[in-house]
Amino acid sequence: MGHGHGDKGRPSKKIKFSSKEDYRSSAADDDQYYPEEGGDDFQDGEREGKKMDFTKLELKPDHANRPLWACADGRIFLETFSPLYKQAYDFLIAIAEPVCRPESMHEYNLTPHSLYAAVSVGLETETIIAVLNKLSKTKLPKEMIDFIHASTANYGKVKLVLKKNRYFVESPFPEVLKRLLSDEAIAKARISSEGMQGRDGFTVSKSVNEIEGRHDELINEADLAAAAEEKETHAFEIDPAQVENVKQRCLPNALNYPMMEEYDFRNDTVNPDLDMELKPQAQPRPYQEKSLSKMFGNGRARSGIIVLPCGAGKSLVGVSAASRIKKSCLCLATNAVSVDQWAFQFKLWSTIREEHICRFTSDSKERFRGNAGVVVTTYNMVAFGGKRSEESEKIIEEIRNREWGLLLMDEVHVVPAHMFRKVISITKSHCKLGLTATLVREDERITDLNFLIGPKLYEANWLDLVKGGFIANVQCAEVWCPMTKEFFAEYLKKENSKKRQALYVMNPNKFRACEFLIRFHEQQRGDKIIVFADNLFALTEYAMKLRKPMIYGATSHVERTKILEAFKTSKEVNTVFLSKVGDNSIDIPEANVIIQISSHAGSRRQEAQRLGRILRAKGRQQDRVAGGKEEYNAFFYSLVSTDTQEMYYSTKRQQFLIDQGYSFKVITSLPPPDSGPELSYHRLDEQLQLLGKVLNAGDDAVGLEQLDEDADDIALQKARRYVGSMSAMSGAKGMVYMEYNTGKKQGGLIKSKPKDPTKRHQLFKKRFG
DNA sequence: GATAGAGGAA
DNA sequence: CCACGTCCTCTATC
Repeated sequence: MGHGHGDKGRPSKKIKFSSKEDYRSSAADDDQYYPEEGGDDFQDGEREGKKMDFTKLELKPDHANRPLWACADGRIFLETFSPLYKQAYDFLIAIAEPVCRPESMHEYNLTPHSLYAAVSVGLETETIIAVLNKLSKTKLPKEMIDFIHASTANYGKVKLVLKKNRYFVESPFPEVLKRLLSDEAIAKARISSEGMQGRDGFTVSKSVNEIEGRHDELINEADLAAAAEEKETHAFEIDPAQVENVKQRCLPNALNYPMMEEYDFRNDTVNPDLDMELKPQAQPRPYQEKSLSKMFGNGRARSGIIVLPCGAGKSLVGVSAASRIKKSCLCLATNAVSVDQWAFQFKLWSTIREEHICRFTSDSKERFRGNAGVVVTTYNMVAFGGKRSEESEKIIEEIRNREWGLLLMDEVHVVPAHMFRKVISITKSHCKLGLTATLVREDERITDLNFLIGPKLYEANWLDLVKGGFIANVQCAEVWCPMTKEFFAEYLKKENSKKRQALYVMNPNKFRACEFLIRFHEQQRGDKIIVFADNLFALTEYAMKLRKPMIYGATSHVERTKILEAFKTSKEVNTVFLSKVGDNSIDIPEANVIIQISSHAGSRRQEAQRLGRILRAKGRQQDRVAGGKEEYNAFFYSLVSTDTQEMYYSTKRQQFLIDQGYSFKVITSLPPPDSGPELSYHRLDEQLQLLGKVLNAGDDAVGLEQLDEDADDIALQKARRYVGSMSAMSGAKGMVYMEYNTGKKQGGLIKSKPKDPTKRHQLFKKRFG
């Protein structure tokens, strides 16, 4: 997955572009795909000195009608302007890994994983080769054909089966099982009880009479019924805790017997059925239908991952999958808000009865009645290692002991994390479906999903969904803000990257650009704006100065709801400031503009998730088609201080979106040169004051450590140190801010501890004094 | 290994 | 019964 990092066993011959002006999108990932002249390191594999050239490729006479270029090293290029684009795209997405999809030409990569995914969704080796050949402008390189054969030869030879809460590795070929057991890790994972050591020691299921070396406990009607169906199957049991390792060892880049995991749910008589249907008004869109067809292609449910951008309706896909399987389903989300949303989506799209769906979070411990149901909970709840309440303990026990028909994992890109991946071994499920918008991480662990869950079943192309009108058409822009002389001088003096960050984030020119954009979009276009700041110091500074509501980690639940409600309904509240709480799960369909003032280093995922916040913005029909040509209806601005570290990160962050085909427009003149005192920090002394505060705060570690202090008193004492300057020290865990935002009476903390208005921050004095 | 931030538990 | 501080665990990046 990802971009095919670390895939072994690719054909090693390299092809060199004869022309340098390929459609590379940025410098960031280049070495991987475009080895330089004389460069070596193309992945692993042995190398050949020879370089090839497209001019040597044998062009078919009617090449103009065919949309693909296929290279011996596994790369495939697709012309998007071809009349065959749609068919070719559907095919390529099934067999290869998309690397880069700009507007006119896409690059894909054949990898062992991608080919495995292809055969696992039902494509046959010969079909793959035949279709590729038909679509290709050139004769298929022999290396590619061999590679396809090698990568798909072992498909289906080994199965992982869950029976009665025990895991078995099954195969019709005992020699294959022996081959697997010659691997140390797999041998270790095997559970062989006494009496199992005869012959090969495999349990063999055949026709009813011949059961050899079979453990007594296994003999029962269900097993016999299952056995009768198969011709002859050999199997050995493995430790549930080792499933992850065993699957990993079987992958194409190791032993190359990838384990097939399919759930024959219609013939599962052991696990009780769940009464739920998709409601008739739940009409999946074409791409949702397509992703489901990849999952259910052969009447069984395959484990794997479906990648759809935010706002494209992932939850309908999840609910549809659960409704088809009709067995107990465990749905995992990243936080409690998301849990509520999923529970809501289940009730919205399916006929599931109220008593069959329950949420399990720290403050809502529901239990379903009957013997099957849907449980929605968080990764945290399932994987949590610490102490639990008695009630939680009980529920967790139930979750562990149950055999789940479907394990539905939202935001599946988080699963490779240490604790979160535990959910896979803690729970026993016949089928796993992972959903995500951004299958990227900055570490290398995204490929772990191949064995943790399964192959990528489907990935939508964002630009195609834009064209289809399913998601917003976003204009992306990188706004270059020069550092002011004074800020830059300080920046150059600092070694500490945190202090440097404080300086480039608080750059007055950036502030002015931000202020300008907010005014422009609020006043000229009547847009709804989200401003993202990862850094809490900057978040509070900006939000206070501009008098806009903000939400961050410490903002209480009630307060969040209040702010979001105001943002949705009030004409007065059109801008909201969010910390990285807003990266996931906060659903703000009204927003159509994002301004990013500080972010988490080079995180491509964060960039994409943030963009995702405005992809739902598509209600404004007047924006969609104007003058026959599509117009932008959403805007994504990334504010960057030039000549600083931020420039580097910004480029890195954009890579995912660029790979999806987005392009970033660079804007260098914001705010416009003629803007003056109507924007903040116009005068030098104001800027210097800000600088002083940033530096001062820097000495206190730039964080909001005053917020860790006990009460307002201490915060206020600190604030007094800055008397005369604009104090940053006004908040006690967001309470003061809440006071500002609600704009009425006093709430929460403030109720019990009224403040002397004269001690309040000057911004608030005006408002409340 | 450090850092900042989120968020769950009781 | 809820809302709120406190403790603690966890993630993602460098």
